[in-house]
Amino acid sequence: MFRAAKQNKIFQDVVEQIQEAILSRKLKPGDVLPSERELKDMLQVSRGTLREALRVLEQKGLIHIKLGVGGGAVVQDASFGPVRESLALLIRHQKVSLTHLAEFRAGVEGEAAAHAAKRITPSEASQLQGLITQAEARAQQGRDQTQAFLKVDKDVHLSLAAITRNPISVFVHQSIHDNIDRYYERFLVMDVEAMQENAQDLKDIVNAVLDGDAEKARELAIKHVYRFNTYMQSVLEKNTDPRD
Amino acid sequence: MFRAAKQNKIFQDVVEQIQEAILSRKLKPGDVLPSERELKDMLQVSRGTLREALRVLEQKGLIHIKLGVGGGAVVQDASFGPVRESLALLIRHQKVSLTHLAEFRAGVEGEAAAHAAKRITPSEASQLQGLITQAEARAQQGRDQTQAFLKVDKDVHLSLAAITRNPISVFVHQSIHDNIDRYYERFLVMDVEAMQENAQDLKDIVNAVLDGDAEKARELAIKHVYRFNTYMQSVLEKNTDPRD
DNA sequence: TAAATAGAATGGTCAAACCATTATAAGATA
DNA sequence: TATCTTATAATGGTTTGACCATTCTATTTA
Repeated sequence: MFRAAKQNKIFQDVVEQIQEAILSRKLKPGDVLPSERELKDMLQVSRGTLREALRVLEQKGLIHIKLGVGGGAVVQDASFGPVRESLALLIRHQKVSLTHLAEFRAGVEGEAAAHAAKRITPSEASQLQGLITQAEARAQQGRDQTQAFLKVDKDVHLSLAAITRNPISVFVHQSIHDNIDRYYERFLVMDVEAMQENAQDLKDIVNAVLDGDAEKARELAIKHVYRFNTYMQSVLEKNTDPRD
Repeated sequence: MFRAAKQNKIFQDVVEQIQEAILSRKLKPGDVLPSERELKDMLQVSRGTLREALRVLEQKGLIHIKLGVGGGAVVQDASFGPVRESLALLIRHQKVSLTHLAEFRAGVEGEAAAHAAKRITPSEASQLQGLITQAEARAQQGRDQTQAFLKVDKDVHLSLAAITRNPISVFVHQSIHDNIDRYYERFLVMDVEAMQENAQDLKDIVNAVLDGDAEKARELAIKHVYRFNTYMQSVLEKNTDPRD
């Protein structure tokens, strides 16, 4: 019937007071809080308790603590850092499979490609075409260029996300590809045909985007993600190290 | 040429050591770490420094601290809490708009609907149909049932995510809908026609899923998300409180 | 047998001191 | 005068030791 009457932990109360000041814009990004020794007197807590509160706020991405004279807790602008980190922790902790990631990517990247087709600017278009040229070059150079090819592949996807101008798409793409990297980067090698097939996929997607054909871009992006995943699965099965 | 030789801050080193032990499963969910007084001796740091590290790990959602005898830092199972909280902070900072969220939802929920169409079981099918019946009932009961209707709407989307059996889809849906709730729940009222239109959308999506028609399910889900967002935007504009 | 109580382990808080880092001002040097 | 060096002081980082608050457990008591 009733909720807890109060927060018994003092440091939580301090966290809430400072967080509320930041979110209500009484403290703006760039502002520096008073020094710990002043703050502890204002809040009437010990320095240790205050510091525990500051650590929590730092972890939330709300402040950044600077050393030395004129240092102190600087209010941060909101950023995607904490979301990305906690997302990465979840993925790592749950040992999500590559296929799960691929299914999720298909939806996100398909929609991103569709929006990119509607929003792309001429300068972005030429940048994308440059990436495609690079991808084709890497694909022809053979298996040692696998890492370089994957890097370009990643850049194409991240560029498409950026073109949507949707910050959620951008950060989700970054998170996904960071985690994909962790899976592959150590040992994967692609053969030339696979790289060329993938380069062709990317070229088709980009062409649909340049044509402004949102539905075709979506469809091709989705198929590309699944094809890439299928190929990777088959490679991983061959390479499976029994020690893992 | 060189990177920083070491982490100068001791508490960060402690955070990393414990986090590594948890992520590598040397410490499993439910395990209790030694008491602070023992840990500080093992790590050769002061209790204050150790507590700052524990506060960071708690904020990351990796441990939960229990009071009293037999208490201590208990290793947590991975949870959505930190992602939700940091996403909510971003939204409150207005770095992310509802339209951004809607664009993202469209991709994720479209793909989820498509997979659900291929994977749904008979018992899940009847559960979904039950939800649709509820939605239609709420929609006819008028504006006071807006909250109840939105609840059912949310349940339909979360059910579709669950049917995919993809843990990423499930947690992303939960995160998104929690944050949408926080936006709306205080003041939103939908009129009867809008609710009925939405109920019809849901019914059409579910029917496509039951028919096993993945592409149609995807298309309908995407359109539903955008329609819902457009409606919400128009309502929010009317209701805009100048004091905000 | 069950309720009340005492004890001990553990997290929460406080206080005072000292170390490490860094911007700024004072001084030295060309 | 202009620039480099050095000293100073402000500030976060760390340590120590004490005491308070909470909670489980065993003992006592009704």
